[in-house]
Amino acid sequence: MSIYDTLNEQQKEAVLHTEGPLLILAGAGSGKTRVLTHRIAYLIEEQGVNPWNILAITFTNKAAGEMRERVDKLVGFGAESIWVSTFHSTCVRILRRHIDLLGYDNNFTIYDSDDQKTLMKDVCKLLQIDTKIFKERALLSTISHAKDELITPEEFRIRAEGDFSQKKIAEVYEEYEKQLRANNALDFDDLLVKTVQLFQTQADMLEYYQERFRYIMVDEYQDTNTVQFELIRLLASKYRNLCVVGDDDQSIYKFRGANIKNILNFEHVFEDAKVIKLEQNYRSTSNILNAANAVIRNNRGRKDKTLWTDNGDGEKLEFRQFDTAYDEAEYIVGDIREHVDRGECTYNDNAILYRTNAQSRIFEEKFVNANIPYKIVGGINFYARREIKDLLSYLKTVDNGQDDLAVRRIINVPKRGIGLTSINRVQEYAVRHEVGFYEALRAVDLIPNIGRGASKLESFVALIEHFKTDAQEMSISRLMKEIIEETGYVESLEAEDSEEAEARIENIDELMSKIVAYEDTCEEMNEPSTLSGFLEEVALVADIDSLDENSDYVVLMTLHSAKGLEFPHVYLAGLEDGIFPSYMTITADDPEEVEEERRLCYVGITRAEKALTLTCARSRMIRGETQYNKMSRFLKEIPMELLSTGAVFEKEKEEPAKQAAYMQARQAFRTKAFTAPKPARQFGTPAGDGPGYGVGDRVRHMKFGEGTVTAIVEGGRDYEVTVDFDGPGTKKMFATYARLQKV
DNA sequence: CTCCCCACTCTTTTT
DNA sequence: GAGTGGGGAG
Repeated sequence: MSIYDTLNEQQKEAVLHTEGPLLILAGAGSGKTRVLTHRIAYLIEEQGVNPWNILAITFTNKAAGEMRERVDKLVGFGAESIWVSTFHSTCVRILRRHIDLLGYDNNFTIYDSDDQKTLMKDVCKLLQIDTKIFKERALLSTISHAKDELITPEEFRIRAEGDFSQKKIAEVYEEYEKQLRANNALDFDDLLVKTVQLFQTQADMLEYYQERFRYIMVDEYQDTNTVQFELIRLLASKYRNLCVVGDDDQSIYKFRGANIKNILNFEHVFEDAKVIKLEQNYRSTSNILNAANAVIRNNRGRKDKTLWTDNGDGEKLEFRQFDTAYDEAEYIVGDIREHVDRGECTYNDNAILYRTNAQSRIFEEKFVNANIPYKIVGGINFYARREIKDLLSYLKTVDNGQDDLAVRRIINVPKRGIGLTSINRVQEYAVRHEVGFYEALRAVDLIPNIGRGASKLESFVALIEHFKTDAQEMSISRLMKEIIEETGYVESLEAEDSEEAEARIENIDELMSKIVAYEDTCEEMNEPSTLSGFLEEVALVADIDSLDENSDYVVLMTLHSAKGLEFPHVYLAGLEDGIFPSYMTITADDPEEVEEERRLCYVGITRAEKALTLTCARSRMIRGETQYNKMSRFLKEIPMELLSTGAVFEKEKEEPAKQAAYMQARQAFRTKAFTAPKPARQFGTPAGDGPGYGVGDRVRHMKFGEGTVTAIVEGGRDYEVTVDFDGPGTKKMFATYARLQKV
């Protein structure tokens, strides 16, 4: 019996079809990773394909790692020379070798979104753009979309003809590009764009990589955008052995430029493409699957398919509605604890999925209280933390002196008495003489009006130059230690003597061990460890990559991050109109936006293997405002008989006052929602029913303890409350933020 | 030059 | 509520 006998009919067909374009429409949990790994094995073992000629592109580094591991098990020998990586790392690997052909330096820096924003601020300042009208974030997102569509600044300008604000954006785009180039830096989108440009302009390069990658496989194909498609098309156009795997129902990255047409039109672009559908689901119970099918059925313009399974019905889906988001979190945390205590599962069998990162906070609070191990994926990336970015900026400055952003970030960190005036003088000089910021620094004695600042700048330059010499002969970890010591970075944190500073020092320790780990892997792989190499690895990691199946913790993440994962027990939290589907998509006039949310819901439901719990809250605090939301429209699309109706229609026992307030709020919501065409704050709390306490009442505050209310002033949509606290004295605060409780 | 306080803005999802 | 930028004092 061969390894291929374990596959079902369709899977086998996909594995055996090795030549020519192939589209595998793989529903959730239909074993597509299995197909891909077996296909690779088949290519190598049965077709005699050189592993070196295979390229497999996945969505995350984690997925790449898993695929490599699984291929390793199937293929005894040569698996390590298969190129398995994400789009971005693939491009970086290519660009590191050849980007000089496009006029960049090969040790370019990669800018993350923080860096992009800083750069954009500079650009706006330089062009005297009013950032009240043109928001940095909006500008960046427009530019990013342009890049996704392979629209150059020149082309953008031509298209903007006659439109004042578009023309303004074109100007920004041009300047932004200019500055990136001057800093020898690429943003995330550039990694793809420049690679495509490389292949478009250098025929021999394209030829080389076409020869190299004779067999190409792309996972999560539904989420590719135009640049990615173009890259694949170019690479595959010679041998045409392109196999893409995807599920149009799981396309959830339109906001990032994903072009669903890439999958819907695959057969038109590659006319002789073979199409195979995988519809048998091996992951979930039939109840879960039927719920997913029922929801996704409401979308139009999808490739028709229905998942089925012979896993049996399984448990019904639990549904619970709560008064507040706190109750919701408490229930879920308690439920997990119960299951684990009863020995039914371990913590890492459970995942909590939600729409926005902000929702994780309440859960975190409850998990800390309950002393249950948990892990939040997403939110602020480790490498985006201030102390980490500071230290990395030192490394970047040493590695690529043209990266002005990095230099300016650290020039006065830790404080060495270099102020804004000095920095501006240097900047002016740099601009006037068309040199980089660091270059200008080195010529500090030529800069006029710098006065006393000069000596400080000189010693900063001396410090960096010293590190540059060190870098020639030291390992990265040694250099990092040197930097920390010479700059007194940790020392200045220690001096702060705060809990926050302590946490930062811990993060720095963690960074050190990550550097050492990088050096170790390089040694294992017999590759030299380089500063550029480390920085690039750091730039491309996603938080999800750090997820570890062997640790026992409950996993919390957004629905987007959950794509491609599976868990025995999944909790979908915050199923409310206005949260999920989000307020933005409900009010947008494009119905496709809600469809994308529905696909997201489909992704969420299909993550569950055995049990699925759906929850929502009648009210929740969002950015300091209480919102009253209806239950999500997606919930209503799930057939009632699949739900455990347990507590759903049970009238919660509420105090009459609370009930009245809720009804009133709901009424307000209704009238507002249906009379105003586009109300600014559709879900906002009306300031009608008072804060629930009055002057003279005793109240309790989370931080300040107990006190007496001395005044309440109604202002706008909130109450300003003055409280004379027993301990810390008199404080003024807004009622919705303070969350005061009457005692 | 640095620190601190106040006011203002966040309103999605991410490689 | 949190994070940031501006303004003013020291």
